[in-house]
Amino acid sequence: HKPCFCLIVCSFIYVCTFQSITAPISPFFSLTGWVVLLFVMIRWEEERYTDGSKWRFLEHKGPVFAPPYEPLPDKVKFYYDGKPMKLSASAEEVATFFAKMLDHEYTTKDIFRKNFFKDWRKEMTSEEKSVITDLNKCDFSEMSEYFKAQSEARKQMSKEEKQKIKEENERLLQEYGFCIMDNHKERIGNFRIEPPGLFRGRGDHPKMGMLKRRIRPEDIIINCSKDSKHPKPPPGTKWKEVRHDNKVTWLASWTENIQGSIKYIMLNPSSRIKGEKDWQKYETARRLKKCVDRIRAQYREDWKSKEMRIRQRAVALYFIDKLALRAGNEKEEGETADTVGCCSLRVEHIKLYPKLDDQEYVVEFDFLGKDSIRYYNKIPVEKRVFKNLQLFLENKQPEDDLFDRLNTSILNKHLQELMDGLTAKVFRTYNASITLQQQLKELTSDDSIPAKILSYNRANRAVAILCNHQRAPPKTFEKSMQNLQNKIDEKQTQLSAARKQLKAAKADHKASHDDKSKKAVEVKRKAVQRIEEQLMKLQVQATDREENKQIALGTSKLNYLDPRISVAWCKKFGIPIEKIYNKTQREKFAWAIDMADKDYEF
DNA sequence: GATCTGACTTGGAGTGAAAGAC
DNA sequence: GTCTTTCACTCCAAGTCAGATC
Repeated sequence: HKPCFCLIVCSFIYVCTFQSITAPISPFFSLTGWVVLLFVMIRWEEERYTDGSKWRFLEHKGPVFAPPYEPLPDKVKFYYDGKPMKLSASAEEVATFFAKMLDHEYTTKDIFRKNFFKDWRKEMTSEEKSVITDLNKCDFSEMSEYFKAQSEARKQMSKEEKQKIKEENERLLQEYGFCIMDNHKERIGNFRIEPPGLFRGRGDHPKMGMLKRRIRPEDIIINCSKDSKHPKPPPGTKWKEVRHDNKVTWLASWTENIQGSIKYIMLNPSSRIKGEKDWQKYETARRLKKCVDRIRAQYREDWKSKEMRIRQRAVALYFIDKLALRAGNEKEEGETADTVGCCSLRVEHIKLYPKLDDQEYVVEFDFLGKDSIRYYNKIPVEKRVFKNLQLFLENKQPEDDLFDRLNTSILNKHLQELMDGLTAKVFRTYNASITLQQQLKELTSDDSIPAKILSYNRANRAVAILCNHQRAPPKTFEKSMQNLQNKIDEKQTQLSAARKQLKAAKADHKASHDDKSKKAVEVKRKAVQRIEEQLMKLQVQATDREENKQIALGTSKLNYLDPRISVAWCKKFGIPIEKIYNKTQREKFAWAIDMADKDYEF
């Protein structure tokens, strides 16, 4: 914890200085020294709050609201059944949400269109409602063209205009983007209220296309300390409530209208409160490291239990541990996309193969996980797990739960008994971090810095694969790959030319033996070396990019990998930390950068 | 013990600015 | 200086999990 550490250091310096004037003895043996240090330690303890409170003082300026709706110019028309029609302001606003998404696949989906049309009609006047009865007869194309033109115009803005916008954003950030929490000025994560628009769920979401309504000050609950300067609502408006709850970390909240869930304004990851929580998370995972062998032995034992519920629990835990599956809470049917995690797996999501190719007892997983990302994996499991799975499948329909005697609450209660603070997701953190550490040990070569970074990315990638962090291949992937290949080809041609020149220079020197030809050889040798290095760099880049086509590294880097492992690795191999973490990441992981030395072990 | 609610973390996509290539 | 590519950053949806309530 940087501020406290600074405080201790400052106090120490103070004590030393003070004592050197008043008494020629070590400050640690003096009363004054102890008093000051005690004061510092009390403060340190105070800052960590043992009573469950998260802060003592919290002051902020409240959220920034979405800009009000600006009606379309008269020349931009909406057509119904081929005829121009002037819409009321509220109907027009919702129509523009649809028009802005016209190029997106979403707007072709039946559910999206149905939901949108239903909610749009609610915003219409009764007259509009009686005319507009069929979405297929609505023509939003002029609106859509208008927005495209606007966006194009934004891109074409002069440097000065862009600068002006930038300055305005900076001003807003300075005014609303920070808060004071317990003597620290902290960056707020999301100080802007989400603007109204159409809800875009992920995967087959039953609510896609519904109208996300505009949030007003009357919807907002403000949280701050009593003795702070309370944020003022915009003129003529009121907050829903101002509360002073220091058991939570959020600054403002509102309830969204699609799922009825609460949204929050919270601090940036670089803040003390988030950093400490993050650190705690990895410490819990490190505690798991110490007892994971015992837990594994226990669940293996439980595969033989007389009780079905215990066997199910043990097999599920094995999957969570081995495959880094998520816990899998139950979800309300029809409210969200149909996705599952470990505990909510259904019979239809696995297939059992007593023998497949040359492997025995293979389980094939195929299901949609978080964000409707497909999890597909074939893995050989222990015989006992396989037999148990066969047992769990008996007399069940495809849509039945695989683990019908288990849910996340039962599982987590069990885990809590095995280790304080242990939950299903700790296994994901633990396995991700330990994998990174092992892979780094295995892969790091004695090579150049780019080669070492490739090794790091490969280790990171191993984790991303374990956690199934996939992405859609970037739209320009093939093209940029081709460009890179062209560059490599070109470099290779350059290299052979340079080698030829070197050979000629050497021959020349052999014949003449003069200084000039000797120098020429040296120049040519250096040129070859330089081109070789450039070629190597390009090849490394190509390998890295190809391997990364469908893998997203960011999520694991940000959420699962103990940053101290990366910091230690950088220190050990002399890699600048900037090569691994960008500025934002360095801010988020400041605690780890301060804390870890080259010998840190997860 | 089932269900609901609230707080918080985790997640991929999209966007726009900066960096790099030409 | 201009065009292209990369990457930082925002956005906001979708999870996890604990505690309250029934």
